[in-house]
Amino acid sequence: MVNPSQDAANGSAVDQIVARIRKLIETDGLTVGDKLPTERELCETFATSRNTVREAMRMLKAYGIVDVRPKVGATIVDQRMNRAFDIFSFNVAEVSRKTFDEIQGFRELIETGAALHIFSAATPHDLASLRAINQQMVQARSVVEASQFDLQFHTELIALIGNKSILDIYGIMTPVILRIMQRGKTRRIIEGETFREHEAILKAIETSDNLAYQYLMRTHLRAGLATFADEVESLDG
Amino acid sequence: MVNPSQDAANGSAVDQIVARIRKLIETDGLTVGDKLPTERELCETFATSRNTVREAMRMLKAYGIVDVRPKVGATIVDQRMNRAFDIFSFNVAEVSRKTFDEIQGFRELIETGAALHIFSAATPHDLASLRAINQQMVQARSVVEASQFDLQFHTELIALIGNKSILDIYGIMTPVILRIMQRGKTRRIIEGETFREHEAILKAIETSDNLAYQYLMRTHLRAGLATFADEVESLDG
DNA sequence: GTGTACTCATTTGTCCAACCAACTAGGGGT
DNA sequence: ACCCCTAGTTGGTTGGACAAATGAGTACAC
Repeated sequence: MVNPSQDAANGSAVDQIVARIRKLIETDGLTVGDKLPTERELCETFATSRNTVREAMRMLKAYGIVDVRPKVGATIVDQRMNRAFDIFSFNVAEVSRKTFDEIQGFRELIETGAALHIFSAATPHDLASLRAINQQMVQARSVVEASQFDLQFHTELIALIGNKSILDIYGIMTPVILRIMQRGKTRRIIEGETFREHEAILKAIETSDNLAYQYLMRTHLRAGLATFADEVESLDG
Repeated sequence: MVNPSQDAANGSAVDQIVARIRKLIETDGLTVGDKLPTERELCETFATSRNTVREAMRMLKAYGIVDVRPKVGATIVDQRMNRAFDIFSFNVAEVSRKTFDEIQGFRELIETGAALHIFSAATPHDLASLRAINQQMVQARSVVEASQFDLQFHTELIALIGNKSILDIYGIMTPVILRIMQRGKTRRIIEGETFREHEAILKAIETSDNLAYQYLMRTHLRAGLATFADEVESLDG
């Protein structure tokens, strides 16, 4: 289910066409900006009906692989990031407690575990930049705005690891993380707790104090968790 | 482009149907596990053709909102997380040194950072299972087979964390990790190094020896890295 | 020669009708 | 009461049709 290759093995004609179009893109060396054959040409090439091809194109479109414009055709793009982004912001009116725990658990592993990487990578300039973001957060007028700076703080911290894969994953999770932040952090941000915690974390980085950093970061992330739990309970009661 | 609501404003009939189905789910209070009306019913409800409904269903399927089973119907699910990560598993053709570093760096953060979670979650049964996998690995005939057991060992370790998102991410990375393993670990597995390292890690888990666990796991992962580097150099030279 | 307006083939979007294969439920026979 | 079989339902696929908008080529006016 997780592995897309299973889709091909699925035997569903549409999934097979999706796979064959992907292979076509690969073998023909098509890249971003190139145009795909027309739907009718694809029908002929793959000996299938146009509806099947169209459903396959819908999949590729949903995946952000192609951008199809009416009366013009399909061009290859790479909007996968945006699409993954879309999917998360799709219908998440409710962030389940389970989702919250998973995301925060993941963040805790990454952000506390990355201590040594961050210590060795952080320059004075980086620290100044992080402090500036922290300042902007506390000066933000709305919770939404403040949450964005909060997330930016953590994202730039992660960027210091220098691992693009991890940064990508953070990018995907952005909508959910933002929602989580906006939900429970109203009072914390206003009262300056988040600001002070960020400052303490920065100080730990400056002094390369691993123990302090890990403790502060963990506490920081779990503080949000506690607030979230309160919110949920207050909604329940 | 990023905002899904634009799809609805797009005017495309399919996108409108997608939006209306989402609204239907919301107003009817449908949740995960519930069944959607049949395609033909949706045609009638929305006064549209079946192809349009089907293309809309393809979108919802691609987004991980519904799971459609032939001859049965569409049930509501929430696999958005999986789907979002799926999208990135599209082009994993080449494993560059950079990709390798990033993946292994990610694994190091997760697998060493998860020590305490693993200690508290691991039961004797889990440990026995892991030992069995390790045995199967060393008895495997081919490198491919051995790599699969090697990955299974690590995956089951990660499963002990109890964080489905992380497990999903591992699922996505599976092809790349396997490629990495198959590439550089031939001699290591045959010589039993990997087996012994796994055993040592299990012993550290049994005794809840955090320091030993983290050291052994880090060394284990970086050993693979060194082998990979050798392979690359030998290919270059 | 140049620029404009027009025509027309092309392409995607949508719809319709039909058939297939598999699953489900219910009836009929034992 | 149990089993088998049949008919209806459902998603999967096909082929064909028309509408609307685009873009390219052409004819015409100046």
